[in-house]
Amino acid sequence: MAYFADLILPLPLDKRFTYSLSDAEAEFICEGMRLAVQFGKNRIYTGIVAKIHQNPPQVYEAKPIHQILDEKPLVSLHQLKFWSWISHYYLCSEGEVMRAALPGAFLLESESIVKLRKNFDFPEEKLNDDEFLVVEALQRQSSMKIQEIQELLDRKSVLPVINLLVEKEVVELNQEIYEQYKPKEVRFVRLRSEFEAEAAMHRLLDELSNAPKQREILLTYFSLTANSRKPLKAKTLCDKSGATSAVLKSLVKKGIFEEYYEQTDRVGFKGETFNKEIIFNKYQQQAFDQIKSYFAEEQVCLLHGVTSSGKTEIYIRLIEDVLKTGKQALYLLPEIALTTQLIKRLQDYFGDKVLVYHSRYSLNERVEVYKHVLSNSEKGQIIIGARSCIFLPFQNLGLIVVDEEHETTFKQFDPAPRYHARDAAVVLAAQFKAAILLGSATPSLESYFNADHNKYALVELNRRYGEVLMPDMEVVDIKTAHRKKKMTGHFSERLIEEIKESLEEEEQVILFQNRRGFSPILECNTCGHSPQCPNCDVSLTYHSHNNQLRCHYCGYHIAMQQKCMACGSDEISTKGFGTEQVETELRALFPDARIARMDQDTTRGKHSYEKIITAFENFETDILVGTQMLTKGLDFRKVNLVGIMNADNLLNFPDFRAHERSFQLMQQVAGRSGRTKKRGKVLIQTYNPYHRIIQQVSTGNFSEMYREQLEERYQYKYPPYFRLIRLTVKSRDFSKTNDAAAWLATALEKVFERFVLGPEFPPVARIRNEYYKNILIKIPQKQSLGKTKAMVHRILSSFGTIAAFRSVRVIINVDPQ
DNA sequence: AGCACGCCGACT
DNA sequence: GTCGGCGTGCTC
Repeated sequence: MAYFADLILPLPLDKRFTYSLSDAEAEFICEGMRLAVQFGKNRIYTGIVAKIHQNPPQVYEAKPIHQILDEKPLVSLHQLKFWSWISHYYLCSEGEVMRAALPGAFLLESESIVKLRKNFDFPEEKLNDDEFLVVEALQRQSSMKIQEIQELLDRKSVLPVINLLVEKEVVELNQEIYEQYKPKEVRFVRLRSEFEAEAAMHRLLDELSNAPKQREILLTYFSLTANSRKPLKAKTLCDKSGATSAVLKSLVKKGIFEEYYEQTDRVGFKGETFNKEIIFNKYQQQAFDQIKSYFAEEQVCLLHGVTSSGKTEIYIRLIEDVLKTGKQALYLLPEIALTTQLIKRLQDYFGDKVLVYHSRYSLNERVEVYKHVLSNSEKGQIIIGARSCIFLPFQNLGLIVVDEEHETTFKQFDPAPRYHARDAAVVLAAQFKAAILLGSATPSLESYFNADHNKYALVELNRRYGEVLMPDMEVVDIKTAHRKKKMTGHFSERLIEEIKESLEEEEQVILFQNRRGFSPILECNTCGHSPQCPNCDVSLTYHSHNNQLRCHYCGYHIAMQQKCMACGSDEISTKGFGTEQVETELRALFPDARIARMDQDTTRGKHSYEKIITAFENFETDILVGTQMLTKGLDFRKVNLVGIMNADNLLNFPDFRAHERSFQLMQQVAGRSGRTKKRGKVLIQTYNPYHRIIQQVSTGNFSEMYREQLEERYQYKYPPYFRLIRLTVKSRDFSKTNDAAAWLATALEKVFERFVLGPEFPPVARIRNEYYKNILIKIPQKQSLGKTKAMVHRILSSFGTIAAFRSVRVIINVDPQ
């Protein structure tokens, strides 16, 4: 009987594809292995074996596979089950989950390679211009990729040209699959064994008497290997002897030394551990004990602990305990909180059992982390990283910690799968029967609601470590200040006073300016025109560092204009203010202070982020101006003043979570202040000093905020009372977008009635010349989620059959943030 | 997604 | 007249 394998391919297609296996292949292949298969006319993809069976497909002939890529499964059955859950819950294909779940280097894809045929005999004069160009180029470089030919001909469709050349037997096309992962090798050297004897050594030294550099290397080699038998790296030998690698090479050539290579790890920690014992205060101990007892009852646990209350110590002890049982631990953090400070702290404690995994890691590093986790090696016992960590191939996961649980960056926005790592982690934990702890100083309404309704267990920790007081919060009314002309730029008198005082006391200051919606734009004072992006419905924003006007959505940029593009007036000015303006004004106010700025512009380089932080930690900076990036995971000892430049742009954001988020953000920023004995100070500048949220932030009244926001969510039918699915319709044609959205909304209303909202244009309705329109479906708690999704699916598939809407894409976002 | 096939407008 | 544009359909 013949065998078949159903494969998941990394494509947005809603089904698996069946390939035939020979008996020998079927014998060897297991579920979870990677196979390279031909898919379509001449493309090769990497697929994951989801199922092996003996049912031949009825309506087509299954193709044979191309190659087996693994000796052992790369994806566990646990993962396949988890992928399936993600694809069902978040309404996307398994292929899309696969793409998100595996490090890119595992997904080998073919690339068509064009080569000149040997001894082709086609008269060159019969080639047309394009063909001639290609042939000429191939005579120089022997093989070309499709993309290179596109560049050469400066055209998109080059395949017709190539196909003609293939027909004329001038060139041939090959599919090459690349192994993208390359193990890192280190070069070692050793003396050839025949020179090991003492006599041989002396003879050798004599021989080299007129090659001083080589002799020096040899002597260094002896001294380095004299009292240790450890292998010697070529690099070490060169460095210590002061010779260049060319000198060493010539010794190798002479047959005195020999080189050999060994594979090493890119990942992992190589320093020393301190394993300082963690000493809990009584509140931490209490919280820890409570968490343990809830874990014993297999409950999801929410830890609500104020900033600086010592949550990290609790996490560390929990991880330590789970390691003792021989299980793996996962520590999830939002990307921005993955700071060197925190990673170092864990590595100091756990040493090389900690592996870090996130998007800034290179392709090779990610492969190594993946393999360590898969083989359950010593090194992969603790994984710390951002949301994509939930896809690692855990063998026996014992604990998940989701820190900064309220952060919305746990939700992937684009591309699919649009999953929420916190929610998915809860499912993952259940699958492994692992314990899971969600931690935050400002829990999300959803999680707190779950705790309130006994779905999660709640543990509270409301004392700061070392009896440090919560900072003193002060609200500054800048509306009145403006009227009384008591503002200097964006700085109120109070803020200036406080900064001055802090500087005098040699303390540090953090100023927070939210970036969102507040980037400076250019505006003509005569006609009011401001330069727009030609591809998106937004104004271009001004960037002073390169004197450019830029679009945040598509990257379009032009040089800064001196005259208005509409009326030619030269009276133009920048409106709105960002961190850059704050910095400029600050320099004018405090010319002697050392000021640094941290935002997307200044942290573009790979290590620039760390540099700014380190400089601040080492007190080389007095005032740090920044955006959201400042709020997470940073622990500065000498900061006593935090200024929030403008609270209103947070509050006025058109989003049902805007108030909750403003509260969380301000609370988190405030938490940066006064982490030592002296009580910190937080100044909030606002036009609405009596806004409920401002009041609740300034009094630290979480429970009141929670109650009031919950009331609003109930009134307006939002989470946690209602679940949401957002459909985004997108196309290059404005009226098609409108028609398609209207059709969809009507179809949905027939089923869900008043629980369908829209269609509505989003705030930016055109991006990269594509038009967008949103429809929101609200799902009451008692309505079945499965049935709702099945219905949405059905409506979408009948939508797909309408010819007029073929060019329209629909993006599905379950639980949008 | 990516690629082939097929039908229409702007150039020689 | 063709070349290249994009809409349509299919991939085991």
